[in-house]
Amino acid sequence: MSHSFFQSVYAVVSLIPFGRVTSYGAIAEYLGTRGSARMVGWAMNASHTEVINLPAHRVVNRNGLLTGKRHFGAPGIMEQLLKSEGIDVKEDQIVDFDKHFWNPLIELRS
DNA sequence: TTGCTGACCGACG
DNA sequence: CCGTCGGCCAGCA
Repeated sequence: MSHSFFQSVYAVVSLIPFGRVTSYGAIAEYLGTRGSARMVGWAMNASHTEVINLPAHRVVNRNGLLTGKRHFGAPGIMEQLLKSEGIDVKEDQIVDFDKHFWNPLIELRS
């Protein structure tokens, strides 16, 4: 059984639009737990046990670096998924990261 | 219970 | 640009 925090993380991740990306820290800050970005990463790590299919490839670190690529089975899968959405990746780094960045604090404000 | 570890982040030198 | 440190907190040995 997952903690409520985990479900909240999954909810936000599932709302990331096609072709957009966000960061672990941005999600943590949106959930009111600024500084707990590592818990977001932990939630993603546990997400493979979840039934729901999450666009986990749309979550990267604050620099647009594909730090979670190792958890997609084979290295290169995450990059491939992003490129299939029109996001260019070079050296594990998203090109024009700021142009694709999706900030839940702004996009999900009620 | 203690002490790491980690798909992170910001600050500091 | 680089390494390091403190904060964060859920698992695990």
